[in-house]
Amino acid sequence: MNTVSSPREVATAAADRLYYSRGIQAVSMDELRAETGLSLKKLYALFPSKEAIVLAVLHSRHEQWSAGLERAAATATTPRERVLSIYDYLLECFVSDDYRGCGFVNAFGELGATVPAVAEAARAQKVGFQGYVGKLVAAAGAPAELAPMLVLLAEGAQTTAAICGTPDAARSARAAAEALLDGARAA
Amino acid sequence: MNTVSSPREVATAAADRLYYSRGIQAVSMDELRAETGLSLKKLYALFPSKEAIVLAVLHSRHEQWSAGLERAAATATTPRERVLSIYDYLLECFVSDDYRGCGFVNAFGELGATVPAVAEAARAQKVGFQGYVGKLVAAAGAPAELAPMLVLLAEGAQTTAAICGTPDAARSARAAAEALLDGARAA
DNA sequence: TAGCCTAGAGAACGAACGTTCTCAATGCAA
DNA sequence: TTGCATTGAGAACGTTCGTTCTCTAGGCTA
Repeated sequence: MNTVSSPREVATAAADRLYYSRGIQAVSMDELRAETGLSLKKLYALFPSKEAIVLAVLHSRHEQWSAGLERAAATATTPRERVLSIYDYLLECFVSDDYRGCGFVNAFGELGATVPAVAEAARAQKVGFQGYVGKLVAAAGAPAELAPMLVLLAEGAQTTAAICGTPDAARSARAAAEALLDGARAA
Repeated sequence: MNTVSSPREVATAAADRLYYSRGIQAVSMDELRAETGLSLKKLYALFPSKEAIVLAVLHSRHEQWSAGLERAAATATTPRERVLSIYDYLLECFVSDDYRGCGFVNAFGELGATVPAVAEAARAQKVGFQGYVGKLVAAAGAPAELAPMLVLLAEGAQTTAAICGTPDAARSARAAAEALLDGARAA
């Protein structure tokens, strides 16, 4: 682990913060320069264009999301709890008062139709999450059809928590997931 | 019912089409002028600003969403089917090959942090939908805690269908809703 | 026909953006 | 010290956008 971040990491982290909180097109390169302390010349030496910065942000966000999920899963002791840890991690995210929903959904809505690489990055993150949930569901011995349902609960919770401004959706999602797991076991 | 649309309706409908398919900031006033055939002067006589057009679009989209839900519910014969008609309506939406997710979620992600009125319009639509689902759930004699869960399924299905490009999410959401309704009945 | 009001088409304006360029300051090799 | 390559700060450029303004054509009244 490197405690000193490279300029590229500094720029990516700052861009992530700015883009996520205000929207991508609302943040100019000049603002990113001011936030990072890097010169424009340096920024354009690190990245060929703003689009490349956006893609780097989405890439790092994908990694943080996966790491957060696995960190939450690591605290669980049973396969069933590992499935439910997804919603514990969501709750963690939601309680932040500047939570603004899934960054991939936001980027897709803003740029997905204009910048194909953004749409593809969002798709990749969703497919990755679906695969992760599928693995947890299989490990818990639950039927495979349950996985896409649990995914929908998590996706819906993110937009609902963001727009309504409350973390309640995480609890509803968790309770629904429990009910679905129990129902599948009973059947 | 008026078969001849007012210029305001023409502008709102065209803006809705353009904004939804490409993103709001990606569509200039000049493109809206070209699409509608109205002059810029006329557009600015109808609306004081682009922001006002965006809000009019969201308002009309809210009405279309509610009308679509009620139209789907009208074909159902039992209270339970009326609940599930939500996901039939979603499937209707998803099969359109230019489906791009919930317009309110997209607008919120793009402009919610910059334009408070957009965030409020999105919140109002979500709250309205939650109330609608709550009424259907109550009419079906199901426990009230089910409503927010069914909402999450619908919200998640919209983003998933948009980003992954398939309408499958509607079927998963419907199946999950059925399982939750059945589980609640059994309890 | 004469005068006036409306409205359409698009030029114009000021601001903001992404990107590039200038230029001076710096560090380093010999 | 001299010369050169690198770099930082920010001015500059070309484009695009939202919005306003100009100018002209056309229709209505008398």
